[in-house]
Amino acid sequence: MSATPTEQVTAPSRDKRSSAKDVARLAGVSTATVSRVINNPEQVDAETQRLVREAVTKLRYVPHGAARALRSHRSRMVGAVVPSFEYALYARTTSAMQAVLDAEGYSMVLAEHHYDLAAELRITKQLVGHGVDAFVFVGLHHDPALFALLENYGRPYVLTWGVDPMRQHPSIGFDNRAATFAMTQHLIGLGHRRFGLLSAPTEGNDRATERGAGMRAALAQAGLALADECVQYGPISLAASAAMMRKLLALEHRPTAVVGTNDVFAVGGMIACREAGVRIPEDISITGVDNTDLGATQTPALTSIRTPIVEVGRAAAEQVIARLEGKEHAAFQTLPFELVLRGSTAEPQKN
Amino acid sequence: MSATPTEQVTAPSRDKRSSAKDVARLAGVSTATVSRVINNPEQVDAETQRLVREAVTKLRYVPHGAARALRSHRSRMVGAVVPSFEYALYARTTSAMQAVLDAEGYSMVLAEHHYDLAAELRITKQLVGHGVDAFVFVGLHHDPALFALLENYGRPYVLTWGVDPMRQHPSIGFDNRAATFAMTQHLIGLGHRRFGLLSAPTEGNDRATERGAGMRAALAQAGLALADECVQYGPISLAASAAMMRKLLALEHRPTAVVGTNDVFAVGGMIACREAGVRIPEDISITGVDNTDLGATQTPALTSIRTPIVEVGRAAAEQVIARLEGKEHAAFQTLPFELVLRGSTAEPQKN
DNA sequence: CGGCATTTTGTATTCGATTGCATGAATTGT
DNA sequence: ACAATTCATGCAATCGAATACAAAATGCCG
Repeated sequence: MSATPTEQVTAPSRDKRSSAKDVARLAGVSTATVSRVINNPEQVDAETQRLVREAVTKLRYVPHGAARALRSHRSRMVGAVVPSFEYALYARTTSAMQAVLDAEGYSMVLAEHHYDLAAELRITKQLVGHGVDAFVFVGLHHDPALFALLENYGRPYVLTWGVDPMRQHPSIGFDNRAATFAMTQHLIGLGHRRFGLLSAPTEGNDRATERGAGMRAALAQAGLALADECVQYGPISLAASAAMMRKLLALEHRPTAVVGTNDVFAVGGMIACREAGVRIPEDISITGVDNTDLGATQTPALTSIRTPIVEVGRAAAEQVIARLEGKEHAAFQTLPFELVLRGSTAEPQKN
Repeated sequence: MSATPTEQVTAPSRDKRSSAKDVARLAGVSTATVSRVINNPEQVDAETQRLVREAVTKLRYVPHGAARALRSHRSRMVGAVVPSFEYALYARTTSAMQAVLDAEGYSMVLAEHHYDLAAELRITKQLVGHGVDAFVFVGLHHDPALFALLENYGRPYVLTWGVDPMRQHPSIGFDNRAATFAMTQHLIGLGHRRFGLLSAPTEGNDRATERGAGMRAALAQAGLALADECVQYGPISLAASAAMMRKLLALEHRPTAVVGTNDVFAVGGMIACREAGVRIPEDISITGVDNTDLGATQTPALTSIRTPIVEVGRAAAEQVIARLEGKEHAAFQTLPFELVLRGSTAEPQKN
């Protein structure tokens, strides 16, 4: 191939692909037999199978997915609809999902909606149209029309990163509230009395909502409260959470312990402290959730909560596969979390 | 007396979905017109369009993707086949891709192959079977059978994160070799003479190969060489790269500057230094590639190379869409990179 | 060897939307 | 006002594989 001056390309001629008919002709059988060799080999004579398989290999035959999906009403595609790829957490979960799906001969279709429930619905509709068999979503809270759509089209789905307390929707996750509850209790135990919270907007994000609630519950139990000015909401980004932390640092009565609803918020907070010369953990303790590399490699290392990142992905994939194949499977799974105590937390300094 | 045989319980209707026929009936037109309203609205009378659109909304009609793909030979799905979701870099690139694809009404199918070219081929074959229209791959080096497959089935594709010097395969990326060349020159300029390299295995990974080559070229130009014992290969993970760095630290004649082929290697190296009480940058300078948050938030912050993460994804999506739609589009694009100098590099200490 | 059960294979229909071709309606030109 | 053109729409064939049903081949038994 010679490089043309403009170096442009157009689509190559499509569809030299061979069909079941071609295979049938070469093997001297009918297309029905070809189909059976692929889908129900036990119904076909061993010698005939050999002939067909040979033809398949020789012609590099790959069954036409669309035709197959059209006729059989199944596409072997599973959709994963997540808020964002950029947060490492979801990347790792979907990675685990894909491994399971791939091993079972399914493909994964991945899409992100940037924390916009309307976009989530729109994207899911599109995927349903593409014939995606089943879905995995993040979080418990979604547009009611989403569930209507899935019900309407008979598509199994699983919600992840939370377990539906009403037991209405199949779901796999851990107890978000209990996690921050435990973390806050730990901080109270260290002697902290004035707290701050760096959170994602709770609108349409039940993980953030629950995590905030867990913190408030622990404080209430200890007779403490979370002052309004000590709560900052913002998007999941280091820059945003650093800005949020700056506001907390500017308060007259500054918190001595700040909880981030995930590691990104916590690390953003750490950045703001460094810039302001506020020492961690001497002047302020900071905690995150998810126990990501980002937090673990900070100086000091971030105290966080190990969430079942990989386990959730694997379990979600297993559940949808089981349901697609008509097998029984637990619809609700609560997986464990674990506090990971590191250098970003300590007793508050007396002064 | 009619003996009713075993009572047939109608299975929970899996597919209550409405078809073009239902829409046509409700709107009082033919299915052909329904199809035209969706695909070529300019051919249909405005009033008829309104009727059809109304029926579509009322019936919650979503066109059947498989049927559509079967007949029209286009599925409007683009496959992104990446080494791993877990490295933040690919997550961000695919995120940018999906944004463009979504805006143009395409869906993205994402799959990972864990740096295994055979798995890459297998997965791609499966996706071709599912009717995926076009592909985006990472890296220039792939199984020849992959290109044969794509050619055979007439599927446009783009390679990313490198630009094919032979101009054989459409590709979008930056000059990996030039990037580490520039970085190494910078380190030489600071006064470093003994270098270390933390790299991904070069097998099937041309990015790693090129980045190593760029470093060696810069050294050669300055009359320096990279000692064999100063080069460590391993998987992309903090634990692995920390172990690799420990080997470098154990050398009798320890390097004063260590280049990581990406930020994960560099940060892993930083971790090992911290553990060993080796000061950065006083005792050793460390650099990465990709300028991720992970590196930028370390103490000291990592010197790195800003690579066109988002731009590559966007450009790749734009190219495959253009080619699918028969438009002309530049097949080769070299995007710029930029050195980002921070606290992890300094002049070597005289002693 | 006939008869019946079982295995193997083929024939023909079907899935749902797209599209070439044909038809009838509306518009234009002269 | 009528032919020529354009526009809007419907009819019916089609994409490629799966599958119900029918038919043929085989096996087994007494």
